[in-house]
Amino acid sequence: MQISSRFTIAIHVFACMEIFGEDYKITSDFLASSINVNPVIIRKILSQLRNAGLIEVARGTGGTTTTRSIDQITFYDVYLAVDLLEKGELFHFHENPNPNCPVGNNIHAVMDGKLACIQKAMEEEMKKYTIADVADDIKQCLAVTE
Amino acid sequence: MQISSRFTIAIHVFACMEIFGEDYKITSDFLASSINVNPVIIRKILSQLRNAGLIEVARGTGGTTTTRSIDQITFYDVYLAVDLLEKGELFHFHENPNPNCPVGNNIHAVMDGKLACIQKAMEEEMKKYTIADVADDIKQCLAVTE
DNA sequence: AAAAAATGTAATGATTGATATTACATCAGA
DNA sequence: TCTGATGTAATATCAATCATTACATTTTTT
Repeated sequence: MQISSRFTIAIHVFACMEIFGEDYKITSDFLASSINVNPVIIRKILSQLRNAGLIEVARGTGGTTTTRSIDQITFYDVYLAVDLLEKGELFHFHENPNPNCPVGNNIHAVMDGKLACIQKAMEEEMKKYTIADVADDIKQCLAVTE
Repeated sequence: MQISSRFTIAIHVFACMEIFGEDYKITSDFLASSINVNPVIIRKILSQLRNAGLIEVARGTGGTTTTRSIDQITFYDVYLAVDLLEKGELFHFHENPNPNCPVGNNIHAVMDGKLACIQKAMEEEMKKYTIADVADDIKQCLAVTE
C-alpha cells in the first residue's frame, strides 16, 4: 500500500508558499489550482499542518505562512503531520496469531524490533530532506529555463 | 497508510515452515490455524511466494517447502513478493500538478530523487533481516521457556 | 451595518484495496 | 475411486482516499 498523496501535496504546498509567498496571497484556491486537486482537500491538509504547528492560516482574510524557517522543516515533519499512521506503526501486523502455537505465540515479539528498525531507517532518511532543498531545486529549474 | 499484513503473515508462514517443517506437513489449513486467518488468504500469499520463486507448493498431496536456504531469504524478498506496489513506488504522487505553474511543472522532477532515496533506505534495511534471523529468535524463545 | 472573500468542517458519494468467506474445479496419492 | 489438498473465481464487508457540495464562521472593506 502506498503512502497517501497528502504527503507530496503538503510538500507542494510549502514549495508554493516559498516561491509565491512574496507576490501572492497563498489561499486554498490558489494552491488547489497549482496542485490540481479540490480546495477542500487542501484545506484539510492545511489543517493538519496547522495542528502540527508547521504553519499558520489566517481566517477571514486568508493566507498561509510558515511558523519557522523552511530549512528547519523536514520531510519527516510533514509526513508525521499529514499521514497519520495508526499508533505510528508502518507495518500492519496480523492481529490474532494463535497463542497456543509456539510460532504464533512469539512471532510478534520476535519481529517488532526488526520492523521498528526498518521504519526508523526510512524516517531517518526522511529527516535528511527539508522544504528548503525542494524550494532551492525548483528555483534552480526556473533559473535554467529562463 | 500501513504496509499490508500480508507481509507479516508471509514471514509467519516461513517461520512455521522452519519450526514445524520436519514434524508436520505444512498445509494452508495448518498455517491458517497458527496465523489465525482464513485459509484462502494463506493460499493467495503462498501463490505470491511461489510466483516469486521463494517456495514450492505441492498440488494434490499438499505441503510447502522453501527453494533455498532461509538465511538467503530476506525481508525484502518477501516484501517484494507479497506487497505489490504500483510500479514499485512507495509514495503516491498527486497525478496532475498544473504544468502552467512553475512549481507544479517542476515538483515531480525535483522530488522523485529524494523519494527514491527514502524508499531505498527502507529497502536496504529490509535486506538486512532474513527468515533465519526470525526462526533463530523463535527457537531461542522456546528454549528459554522450556 | 452589509458585502465580499476566505477558512473550517460536516455530509455524501465514488473508487479502491484489504480481508473474509463460500464454492467448486483440479490434482495426487492411497 | 475416494480423500485430502491446492488454485481460483465470485461475492461481501469494511476502511481509506479523494472529490464535491453546502454552509456556518471569520475578517476586512466599503
